[in-house]
Amino acid sequence: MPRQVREQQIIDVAVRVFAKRGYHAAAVDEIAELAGISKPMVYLYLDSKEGLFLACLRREAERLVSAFQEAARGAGAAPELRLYAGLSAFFAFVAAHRDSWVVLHRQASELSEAIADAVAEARRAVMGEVAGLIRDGISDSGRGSRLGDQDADFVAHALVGAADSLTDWMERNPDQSPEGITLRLMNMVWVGMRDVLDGEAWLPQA
Amino acid sequence: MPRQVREQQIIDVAVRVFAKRGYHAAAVDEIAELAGISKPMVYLYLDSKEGLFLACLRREAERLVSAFQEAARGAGAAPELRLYAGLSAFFAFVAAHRDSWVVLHRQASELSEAIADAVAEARRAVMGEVAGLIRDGISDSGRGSRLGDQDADFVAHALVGAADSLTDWMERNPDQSPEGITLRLMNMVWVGMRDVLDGEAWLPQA
DNA sequence: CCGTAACCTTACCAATCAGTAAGTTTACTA
DNA sequence: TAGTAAACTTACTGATTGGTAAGGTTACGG
Repeated sequence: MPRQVREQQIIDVAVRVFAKRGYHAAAVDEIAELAGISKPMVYLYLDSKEGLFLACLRREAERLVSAFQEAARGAGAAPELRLYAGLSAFFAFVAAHRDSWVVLHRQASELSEAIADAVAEARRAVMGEVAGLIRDGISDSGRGSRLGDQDADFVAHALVGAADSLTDWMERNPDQSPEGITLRLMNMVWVGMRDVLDGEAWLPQA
Repeated sequence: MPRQVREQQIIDVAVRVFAKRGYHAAAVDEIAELAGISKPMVYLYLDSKEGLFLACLRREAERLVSAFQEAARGAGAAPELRLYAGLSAFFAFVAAHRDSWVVLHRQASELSEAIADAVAEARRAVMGEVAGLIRDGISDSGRGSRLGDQDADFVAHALVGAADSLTDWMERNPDQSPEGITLRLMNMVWVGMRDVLDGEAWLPQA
C-alpha cells in the first residue's frame, strides 16, 4: 500500500476518532487499529500525535475554506450573492461532514501553539473572505462613507459567529435545509446592515 | 483555614490555571501549590480533577448567567432594552473576567459527559433567556403573526453565536467599550429583524 | 539472484499524573 | 486535660499511553 494512500486512510480514521473521543482521549493505538495498521506506521508517516492531528486539521480546514471560496467565486459579481453562496456552502459542508466540523470547531482549544495557530489561521481566512464581501457590499451600495474596515470586521465576526452557532440549531432542526438557514441568516444580517447604512438607527431609549 | 474559604481559594486558582494551560495540561499539583496547600486537600474537598473543573465551571457559569439576568431584569419592561442590558452585561463580564470566559468558552469541549452537560446547560439557560426576549420583542411589535418559536430560537442562536465571536473582536479592539459593541450588535440584529418582520425580504436574485 | 528501499510488525520503555494510604498537627469541646 | 474531629502533609502506586528500537517481509531494478 503506497504511502500517500495510507496517509489519507489514517487521516480519515483519525478525523472520526478525534471527533468522537476528543484529542486527548483518542489513543493512537485505536486509530492505528481502525486504519488496519500498527502504531509505528502512524509515527513514521505523521511524526507524532500532534502531527497527526495537525494533518487532520489542515486537510479539513482546507476543504472547508475551499468549499466556501469556490461557491462564492462561482456566484457572479454581486457581493451579497457571493456571501449567500459561501454561507450556503458552509452549512452544506457542516451537514455533510459533521466529524470534520467537530474537529475544527470543538477539539482544537487547549492544544499546542502550532495547533491553535492552524485553527486561528483557518478562521482568519474565512473571516477575511467574509469581511471582504461585507466591505464590497457596503461600497457597492454607495452608502458606505460612514463605515470603515473596523465595521466590516465587526460584521464579519458577528456573522461568522452566528454561523458557527447556527450549526447547533441546524442539528436540532434537521428539517431545515442549509439554503433555508442561509436565507434566514442573510435576511437578518444583510437587511439590518443595509438599513443601518440607510440611517435607520437603534438606540437604547424607550 | 475553614473549608469554605479554602474551597473558594482553590477554585480561584484553578480557574486561572485551567484558563492558562487547558484542562489536560493543568496539573492538580500546580493548582494545589499555587493555592498554598498540598494535593490531597484538593481531592478531599473537590473529589477529583473533574470535580474541581466542574466546580469552576458551575461557579463561573452561575456568575455569568446571573450577570446577564440581573442586568436584563433591572432594565424595565421593554424586551429590546432588556436584551440590550443583558448583552452589555455579558460583554462587560467577559472583559472583566477573561479567565472565566476562557474556561467556559474554550476549555469545555472534549471532556466527560457531566462537564459537557454543565456547559450545554449554561448555554441553554442563556439561549432560553435570549429567545424569550426575542419572542417578546416580536409579539410586542404586533408584527409576529408569521413568526413562531422556531424563528425566535433561530435568532437567539445567531445572536448568542455572534456575541461569542465578538469577544474575539473585542480583544483585538480594546478601544471599544462593551456598550459600544452591544450597540453595534443590536443595530445589526434588531433593525434587521424588525424590518424583516415588516416584510422587507432579501432574496438571492440579482 | 542479489541488494536495497519501502512497507510493516512485535515488544518494549519512560514519563507523566490522577489518585491514595498513613500519619501529623491544630483547635475546639466536654 | 483527654478526646476528637477538622485541616493538612509526605511519600507513594498504578495505569495509561506517547513514543521507539530492532527486526521481518515484500517488491523491484540491475
